[in-house]
Amino acid sequence: MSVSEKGAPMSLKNGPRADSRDDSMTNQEPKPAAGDRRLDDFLCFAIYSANLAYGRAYKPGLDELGLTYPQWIAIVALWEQDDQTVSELGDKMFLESNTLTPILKKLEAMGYLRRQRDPADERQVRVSLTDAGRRLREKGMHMNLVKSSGLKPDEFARLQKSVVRLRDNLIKAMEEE
Amino acid sequence: MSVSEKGAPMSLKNGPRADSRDDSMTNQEPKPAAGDRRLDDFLCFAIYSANLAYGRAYKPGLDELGLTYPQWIAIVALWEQDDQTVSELGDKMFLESNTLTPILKKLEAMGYLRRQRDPADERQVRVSLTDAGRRLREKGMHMNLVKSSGLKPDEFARLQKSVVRLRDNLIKAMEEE
DNA sequence: CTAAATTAAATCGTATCCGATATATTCGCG
DNA sequence: CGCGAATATATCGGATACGATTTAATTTAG
Repeated sequence: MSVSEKGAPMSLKNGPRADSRDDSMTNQEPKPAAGDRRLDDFLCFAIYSANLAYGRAYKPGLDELGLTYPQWIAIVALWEQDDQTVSELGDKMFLESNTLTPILKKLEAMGYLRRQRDPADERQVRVSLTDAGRRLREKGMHMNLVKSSGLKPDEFARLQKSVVRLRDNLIKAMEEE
Repeated sequence: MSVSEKGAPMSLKNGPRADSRDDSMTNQEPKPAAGDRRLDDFLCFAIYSANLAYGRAYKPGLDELGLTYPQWIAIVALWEQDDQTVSELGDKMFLESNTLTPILKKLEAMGYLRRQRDPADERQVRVSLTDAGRRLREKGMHMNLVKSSGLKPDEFARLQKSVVRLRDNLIKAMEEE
């Protein structure tokens, strides 16, 4: 079985004219010599395209909530811990203020959170959910936002951990220049 | 060991004030009842943040090539098979013409590819690499674009396949409404 | 104690993504 | 043949990401 599953849909609409040539080499890093690998053999592309797919799978549910994906993540992160600074929230969401500030301003305009300078350190802005924000989180909690991943619980859990490990390793490698 | 690895860096700069509360429930789907899960327990968020991390890890190498990530993917996809239509390329990249067209126009302006209407069907635009585009692909091939994932080949390969399966399942589930 | 360095947000410009729509070409059916 | 439906790109507006810069507040050095 090649990397791209037998009859799996590979695209938005039509399967990609499956020209599966057999290759046992499925990973990129363990063998850095050859560069002529297929797109699906790049882990980075698998992640990239899975992210696109997740975004599309979530869209209908998020539309019901009237939120975008990053907006929803921000609500969830604030539900976990309220009254965070922009930086703290950014640490959890892997975003910085240049991206986060506009998102938070929009959520504030929607009435789901409050932004206020910390009196103890006026450089910081503390963000906290409003009652409406908490109600929204509750609503999303009881909705089934996700389509089925189709993976068995076992594989699902392993995948979850591996992706987190991958992410953290990439970031650690970057921090070490 | 909790989902978020022991000392793993969880953010761009500082670890997120690790408040790891112990939870054995690491996956989202197998138990759709409870909605009060932590951000790291969402597979969608793991993918989302891993994608951000990959983008940052690739940035330095791609800067050397003078390309963005989607631009690079397009070059790789055309290297695999030249003279594709915009739709075919979109099938492989999981993008549609609204996103792809501007990217292709830019690459054309850079001199890395040609875009021309198919004489047999003027609706279609066929895209093919120029010599400069092929040279660029060769250059990227010999560069080490990726930092280390830090995963063992075994886990790396499994992860690769699982992510592809996840992506294809999500898309298939959407196609079935 | 104050000027320089540091830090936290915000702003700005560029490049994706994506839904909705527009335009052009081809197909299908009477 | 002819015209409405379907198809392939392209365009446009809104919402992220992100590097670079700016502004304001705090900390640190001398």
